[in-house]
Amino acid sequence: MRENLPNTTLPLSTALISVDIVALRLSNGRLQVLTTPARHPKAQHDRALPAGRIDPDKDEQLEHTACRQLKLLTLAEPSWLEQVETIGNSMRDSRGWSLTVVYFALLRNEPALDSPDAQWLDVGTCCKLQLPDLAYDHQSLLQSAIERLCNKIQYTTLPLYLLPDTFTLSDIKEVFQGTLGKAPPMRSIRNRFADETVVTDTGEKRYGSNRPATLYRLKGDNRHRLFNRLYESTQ
Amino acid sequence: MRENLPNTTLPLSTALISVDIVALRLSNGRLQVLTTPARHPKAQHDRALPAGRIDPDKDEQLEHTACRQLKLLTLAEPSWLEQVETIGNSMRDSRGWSLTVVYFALLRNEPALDSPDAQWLDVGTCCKLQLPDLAYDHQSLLQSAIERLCNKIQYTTLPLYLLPDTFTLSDIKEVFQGTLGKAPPMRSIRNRFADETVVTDTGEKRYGSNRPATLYRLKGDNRHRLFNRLYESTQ
DNA sequence: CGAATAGTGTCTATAAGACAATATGCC
DNA sequence: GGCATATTGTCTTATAGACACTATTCG
Repeated sequence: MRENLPNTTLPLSTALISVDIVALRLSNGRLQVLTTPARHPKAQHDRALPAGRIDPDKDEQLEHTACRQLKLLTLAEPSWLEQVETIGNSMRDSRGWSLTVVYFALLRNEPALDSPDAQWLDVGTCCKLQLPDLAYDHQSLLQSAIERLCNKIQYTTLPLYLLPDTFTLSDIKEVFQGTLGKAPPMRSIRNRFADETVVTDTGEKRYGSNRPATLYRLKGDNRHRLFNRLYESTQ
Repeated sequence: MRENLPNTTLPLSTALISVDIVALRLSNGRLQVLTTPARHPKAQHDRALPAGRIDPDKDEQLEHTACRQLKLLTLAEPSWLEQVETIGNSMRDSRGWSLTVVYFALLRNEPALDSPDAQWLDVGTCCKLQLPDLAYDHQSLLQSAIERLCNKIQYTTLPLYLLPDTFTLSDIKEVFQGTLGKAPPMRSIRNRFADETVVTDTGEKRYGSNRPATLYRLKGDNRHRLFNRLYESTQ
């Protein structure tokens, strides 16, 4: 509550707060998560998710905290950032109540400077998860985030946020393959994504030893078009 | 992060933490939200969402905090409880960084004892929101929760959680009408919900001055069946 | 030309929605 | 029987997916 009472009238909540980030990218068709060294000596595993605390001097919003942590590890800008869940309980930290707000970020796989601390680890596909061992409860946070991704990929334009600035329709198919472990046929990809409201034709082609592929770009502002819900025509 | 370091090595985050609940029910076809008096004298409006702080002695999990707050206002058990989002920033509370975890609860509209502080206010439908004025930033939290509800109602079994223990298919249609402001035809409701994996036929009927309607019950464990995504047959 | 991948045409499957027809209780 | 609502049958529409066919580039 935010009743603006003087500090003395209400006990402050004393939980430790952190912001954890599950940053995912697709590298050579493999889904990968960004990790950082686990700094606590007693940690069971030596890699962990990027995490940090709110810095009241730097952060105005929770999202800023997430972005700031991310920026410490990679200069790549996330193409998508979304809150996944907040975990809070008295068990996960021996000091008492601890609370973490988990964000999930998608990065386009384009060259960007990573910190030496950063390490990208494969996570397998949704069909066949092969999660790396992570310190603390980070493996389960990672799993929640991947589940969210795999759900939303099926009915949103999220696949496009894992691709570079320009991409072909086949690239989209590879996103499905790399994340879900399976992909709809090209016909379906076309029906869904080759749509003026979703992408724009750049007019350019990608050449190989075959018929050139049309390069598309994600349509500016469209955040989150949904497919396959109740029909609009419903009275 | 939860590195179990001694308190002195890392600054603790000092944000105020609260848990706010958007509890919704359907009363005579109207969607309503549970409110409590806004206790702060400077609040712009005199009703607010139920909210409270983590009590380390009573709560092991964030969800417990939410349930505990709810129980202070009504003895009805929520049929559904889900975290919506966590809002954190430095603006919403004049004392500094403040953070709130927002839950949304669905209640079956059955007789239950409410506290005298409790008041149920109409919120309109998703098509035509008529949100009550609430103190603090609670109106915007309410709006987010209703948006979540209106989305999920369209592709999950959530409508069933706003209904009493037994219900007819027409009742389900009324849930759509009361929440979305529009409803699919009975044929679609039937196709979707009259399914052995979703509900069970109680064998009983509801009688009126017309053909009696079959009474169904929500099938036990099924949490959250999804409709209308990628087809299972996808290779 | 042939290999390889891009893109199209067309049919089927699934599920939503429109609408008409039928069923069954109460009065 | 007549009213009112429940339930079913059937057709249409929207979209996913299967699959075969055509197109275009490079070597």
